[in-house]
Parts: sequence; C-alpha cells; structure tokens
Amino acid sequence: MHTQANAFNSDAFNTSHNHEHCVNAALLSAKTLCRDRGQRLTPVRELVLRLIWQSHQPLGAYELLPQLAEAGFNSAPPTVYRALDFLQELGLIHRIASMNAFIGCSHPDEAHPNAFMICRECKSAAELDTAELKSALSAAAGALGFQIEQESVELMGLCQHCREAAK
Amino acid sequence: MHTQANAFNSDAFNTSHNHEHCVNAALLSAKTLCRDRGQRLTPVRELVLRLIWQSHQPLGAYELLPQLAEAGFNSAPPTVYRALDFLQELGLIHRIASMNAFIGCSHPDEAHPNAFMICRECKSAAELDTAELKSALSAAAGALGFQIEQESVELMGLCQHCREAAK
DNA sequence: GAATTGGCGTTATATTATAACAGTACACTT
DNA sequence: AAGTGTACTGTTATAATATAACGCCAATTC
Repeated sequence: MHTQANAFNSDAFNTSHNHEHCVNAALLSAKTLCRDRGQRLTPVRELVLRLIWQSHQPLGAYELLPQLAEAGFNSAPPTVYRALDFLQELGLIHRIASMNAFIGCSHPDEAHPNAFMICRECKSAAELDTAELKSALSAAAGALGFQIEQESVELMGLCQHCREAAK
Repeated sequence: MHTQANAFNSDAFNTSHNHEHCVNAALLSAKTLCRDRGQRLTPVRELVLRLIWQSHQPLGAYELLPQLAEAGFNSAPPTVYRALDFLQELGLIHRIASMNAFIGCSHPDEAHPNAFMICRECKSAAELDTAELKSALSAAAGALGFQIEQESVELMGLCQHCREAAK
C-alpha cells in the first residue's frame, strides 16, 4: 500500500491501471487514520471519500450531491461540505482552489504540501513529489522572513499522455 | 520604477512605505502596456487597477463594487469582473484562487509564475521571487512528463512583521 | 438513565461569478 | 462629416459555490 502511495499518484494520468485497488487502499488508510485519532468514518464520509477517489479528476461538491442522493443520503449542500471538511482535516483529500474541486490525497499519512499538476485536456490531477519543491519554497520565503504554514501549488498544463496524443 | 518592481513587492509586508508611489508606478506601467498592445485603459479599468493596487491585501470583486458606485460607475458584478479579466489578461493583477481575491502584480512586464505569500495575520500578500522556484517546479513536473503552462503558488503563513509582533 | 457530545437533516441564505442582450462611445473609412 | 464596425459598458437575470442556524437523533460518558 505504501509503495503505491509513494508513487505520488502520477498514475493518475494513466487511466489504465486498476483503480479499484487505489480506492480500497485509500479507504483502508482512512479507517486506520480515523481509528488512531478517535474519529468516525461514517457512511456519508466513507461514500464521499470513495466517490472522490474513484475519479482521477477533481470533483466539485455539487457533482457529489446527486450521487449521495442515489445512495439514499440526504443531498443538501451542508451534508457534502461537512464530509469534505472532515476528510480535508484528516488529510485524506485536497481542495484544488483554482477549480473549486476536491481530489484524493495519495499519501495522507505524511505531512506534505498541497501540490498538484492538472491536465487541461483530460482534467486529471496528479500529486507532485515535493521534497525538492518544498525546500525551494522554504528558501524563497525564508529569504523574505516569511514563515510558511501551508502551501498550495497548482500547475496547469498537459500531461504526458495528452501531449503524446496531441502529436 | 523597475528597481521597485524587482523588489517583488516584498515591501507589501511593510506598510510604512510610500504606497502612492507604487500605485502610480503601476498605473504608468499599465498605460505603457496598453499602448503597446493597442488596448484601452478605460476609466473603470483604471479605477479598478488603482483600487487593487492601493490595497496590500487581496480584494474581492464584491469589495470593489461599492467603491465603483461611489465614483459614479455602474456597480453591477459584470462591470467589475470585466475589468478584472482585462487586467489579468494584461498581467497587471493576479487572482488568488484560495481567497477569491485579486492583487496587483509587481512586475507585469515579465513573464512569471503566479506565486504569493499571504500573511494570515495582516492578510497582506507579497509576490515571491520565483527564478529558482520555477526551475524546481519544472524539474518536478518534467520528471513526470508534465508540461507546465501556468503555475499558481499560494503560501499561507506569517510575514516577518507579524512574526516579530507576535513575540 | 441523564447528560453531553458529535453527526446529520433541513431550510434558508450568503457569496462569488457569468449569461445574454441592449445601448453607447470610439476608431476607422471614405 | 457621415457611415460603419468594433469594443466597451449598462442592465437584468441567474448560475455556481458555500455557509448559517436550528432541531433531532444516536453514541458515549458519567
């Protein structure tokens, strides 16, 4: 599971992998995390997490609502936003501000900056490996005396797959 | 003027400087840019640019509306959004997605990533110098075959000024 | 088993952004 | 200077995203 997590979800741009595996890994990881922190992964929360993970594309809150309704849950905005907030606080999903959308986090157990590449063609988003990035950010900010508490990096462009397809 | 621009607006965290000077520099730069590109810096556009530049804190579209009204302009959302879009396209302002707000760009004449530090205490935002950052981003993305077209970096934290004040 | 807490249902509303169309000013041609 | 096209603005309406507030129920604690 951890090997997969460390792939930093670059597989997101490769739609051919067995994604059900990823979803299950994420759910397992969520359950562990909740148990450790004395939090509850309730049915709504679990469903929201599953829906978000199932998609390689960031999903908007209002895209989730009909799917909640289908599953028999209340489908008013507060329900889904609460679940999203909860999952974010646990680091299980990230919000992509430039898209008003949410995507699964591929390594919730490690502290890390929120850093994504988003393909304008296929709309997939993949998390960046940020070891070096983080130090570059710290250096740049530190030079100006700024103390970083939270990072958000969103790169728009073309993924390898779509670049090749465009040729 | 250019010296000031190259300071990358780190002065934003220092509210004591003569900010009217910055605003005027920005307006001048805007006029030049518009002339070069055959675009018009109309009164609404100029006012919006001025209002945004006057503030060290990112301003939301709806915060601008009453000020437009005061100046005798139409103050419906489309008016301000049109001006904001125009100014963004010319690189004169940036949108900070995580805040749904806009801030003046301190070096509109150079191509550069959208990269800001935002202080959670004083809400000021300052543009990052991104030469090294840019190469770190390119390296990280390139390793995964991703071709960057547009960057957005938003760092939240504490600016030097507020950090010292907190001690 | 009473009290407390956390989570959800529900209604209403706030906030941010855009669509669509009509009118006006400007720039260009002749 | 009149005609013509284009870019800009005014205006109304509405879409899209997000939160406030309150009450109920279930689980947990004492």
